[in-house]
Amino acid sequence: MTEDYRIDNLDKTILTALQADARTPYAELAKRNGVSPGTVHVRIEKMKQAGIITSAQVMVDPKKLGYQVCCFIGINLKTAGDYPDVLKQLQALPEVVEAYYTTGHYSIFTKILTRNIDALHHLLVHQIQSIEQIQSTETLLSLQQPIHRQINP
Amino acid sequence: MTEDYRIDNLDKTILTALQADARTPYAELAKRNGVSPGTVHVRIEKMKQAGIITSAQVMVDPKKLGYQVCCFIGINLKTAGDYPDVLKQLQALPEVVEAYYTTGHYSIFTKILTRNIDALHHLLVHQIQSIEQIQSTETLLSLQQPIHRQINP
DNA sequence: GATGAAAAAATTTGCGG
DNA sequence: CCGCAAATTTTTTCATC
Repeated sequence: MTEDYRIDNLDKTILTALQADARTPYAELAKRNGVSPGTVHVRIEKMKQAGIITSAQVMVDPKKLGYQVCCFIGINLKTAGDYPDVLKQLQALPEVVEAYYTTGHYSIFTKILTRNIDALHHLLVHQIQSIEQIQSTETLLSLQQPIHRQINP
Repeated sequence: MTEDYRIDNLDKTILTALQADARTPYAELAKRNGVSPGTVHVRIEKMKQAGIITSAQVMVDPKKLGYQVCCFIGINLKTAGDYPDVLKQLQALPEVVEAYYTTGHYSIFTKILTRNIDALHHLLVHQIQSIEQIQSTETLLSLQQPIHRQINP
C-alpha cells in the first residue's frame, strides 16, 4: 500500500495463479517456479505492500443468490456539480454494485443487480429516477456475460 | 456446483465476510457467529457445492500494474447472427476484461483496460474496429470508479 | 535477496451427540 | 446437523548462505 514496485516474471506467474485461485498453496507456487515457499511468501507480501494486490475475495454467482437481472444504467445529471451528492445516494442502494464517473454519453454509469425485472423497475422508478438531481437515465439490459476475467499482469 | 441450496443467516454472515476477505480464518468466523470452525467449514463447502461460491480470487489494482485507462466500448454488429464469431475475436484480446450481450443501444458491451490512451487508440482502431462484422462502436471513458463492491447475499 | 527447515497457525476429518 | 479434537496441510519466521 506504500511504495512502488516493478514486478518481475516470478511475481507475474504468482499473481496470475492467485488471480485464478487465491488459495493456491505457496508450496505449489514455489514448485512451479523452482523457488522456495519462503520466496513466494516474500513476493506476495511485497505485492500487498505495493498495493498491487488489494484483497482476496470469495466470488459469488449472483444468480445462485437470486439476483437474476444484470443491467447497466447510464445517468445524466441536471448539473455536473451534483455528482458527489448523487453518488452518495447511489452508494446507499446495495443493488448498485459498480459506479463510474464517465465522459461521453453519460455522467455516471452504473452496474446494477436485481432479483427480477419487477425489482429493477421498482429500483429505477422509485430509487433512481426519483433522485432529484438526475435528469435522465438509460438502461442496458445484460442477457449474458460471456467474458469475465482480470487483467493479465 | 451441483444442487440448489437456500442459504440461511449463518451462511450469509460467513459469505459476506469472505467476500471482503477470502482468508478470514474459520476460527474467527466461528467465534463471530457462536459456532465451531468445523461448522464454518461445512457451510463453506456446501456453498461451493451449490455453486454459490464460484472462486476465491486475489484482486489487483490495474493502475499499479500500469493499466491507467479504463473504458467501456459499446459495439454494434452488422448482423445479429455474427455475435458468436465477434465474441471469439474479443476473447483473444486480453484488454477486454468483460463482455456483455445486451439489449438496447448496443449488441455487445465491453469493459476495457489499457496502459494509456495511445494503447486504447491502437486497440480500438486496429483490433476492434477492424473486426469486419462490427458496424460501429462507441467509447465511454471512465475517469473514476467510486463504487466497486459485490452483491449483498 | 533466496533458502530450507522449524515453529505457528489454519484447515480438514471423523467420531460422538 | 453440530461440536470437539486429532491429524493434516499451509503459512510464517529466521538463521544461514
